[in-house]
Amino acid sequence: MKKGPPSATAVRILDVAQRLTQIRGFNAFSYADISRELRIRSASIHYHFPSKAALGRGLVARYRETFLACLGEILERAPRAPDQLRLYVGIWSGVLRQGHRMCLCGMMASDIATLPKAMREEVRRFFDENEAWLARVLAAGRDARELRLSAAPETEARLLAMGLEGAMLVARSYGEPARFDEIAARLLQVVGVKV
Amino acid sequence: MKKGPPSATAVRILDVAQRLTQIRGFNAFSYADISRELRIRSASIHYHFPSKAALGRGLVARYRETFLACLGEILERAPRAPDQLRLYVGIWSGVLRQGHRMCLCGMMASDIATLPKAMREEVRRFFDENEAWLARVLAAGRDARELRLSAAPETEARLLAMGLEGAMLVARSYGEPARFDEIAARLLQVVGVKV
DNA sequence: GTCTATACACAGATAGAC
DNA sequence: GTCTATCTGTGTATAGAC
Repeated sequence: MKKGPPSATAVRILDVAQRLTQIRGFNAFSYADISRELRIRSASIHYHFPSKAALGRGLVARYRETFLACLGEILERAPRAPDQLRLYVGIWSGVLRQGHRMCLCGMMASDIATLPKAMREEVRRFFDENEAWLARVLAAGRDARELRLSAAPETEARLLAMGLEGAMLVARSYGEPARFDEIAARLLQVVGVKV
Repeated sequence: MKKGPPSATAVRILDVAQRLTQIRGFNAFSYADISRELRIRSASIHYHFPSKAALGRGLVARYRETFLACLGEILERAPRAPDQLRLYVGIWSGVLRQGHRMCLCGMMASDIATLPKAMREEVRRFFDENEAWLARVLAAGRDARELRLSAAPETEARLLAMGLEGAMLVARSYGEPARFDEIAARLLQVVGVKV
């Protein structure tokens, strides 16, 4: 059931599809859009991803893996929980500024009712992993007296994860990333990060 | 520039279109979907709403008005800020339980890049009004010593508004309204509401 | 792997009869 | 106001040549 490494073209297709999904939504772009941008025919895209559902699965799977790798890097680069959380928020702030994108899975979540079952599960898995990572960071920070939590780490993790998704969603509709930063900073305050 | 009262059919069209938007998204339903449900031809829908953009504008405008009226009712029914905030959160919790819907404007926000300009402005106006109402309630509650704020009322208002949108988005993707309730309660705690 | 050509369904929209 | 009929564009997807 494991796939080989994706070809260079498959990667370029995923890159374009990911950007379009993050900006317009998974149901709001077509093979023709990718086709135009990559100067290959839509039939060629079908060669790499036989159906749009397959493309969607590839999209979320890769996003999940990439993101999880980023979270791992954060742990290596910053030893203290407050810094780890600032870097975490910084990722999303960067996404938002990178051409008014929003979290791929946040976009997928809004289309959840129209997605094939396999994709829904991948989207939830992304949220699960995010929350688990945050909960670990929060618990460690609390134990090290670097953070001050008012609730269970799991609850605070969800507060951050969901709060940041909402902040992205709304800030992006204004085209004002600063709106995100304001609320992200406030959310960090809530778990005891100085800002 | 003012329109007359919408006909009974127009109202039924808006009702169906609103539900479909809240569940699937504005770009993920068609005149044919409404047509099937109301047992009228799609040409008849075009009579009431010449274009989908017009339907969209009608949708957001009505939603904004209805919601603002609800907020007014809350102020009449509950004099204390903590109760007002609980009722506010209760509205969203109800939406989520009412057939896995989410905030109409939250859904529109995720499709923002594909919406006509007039619709975008209406969506932002909805968020503006929400934040303004929350900020007033929060400031009044703080002055009456019913709430404890750690930041400006406007900031806390955005925290709540954006946080609740995100909580709806994510909780709905799990089909678990309880996920929303958990974070909503935590958000209320942050502004000093006992839960 | 990429192409041309094409199938088929559905989208939003309009004309004109009733 | 609602209908039938129709137009035109676009969507995903496939067959088969190169």
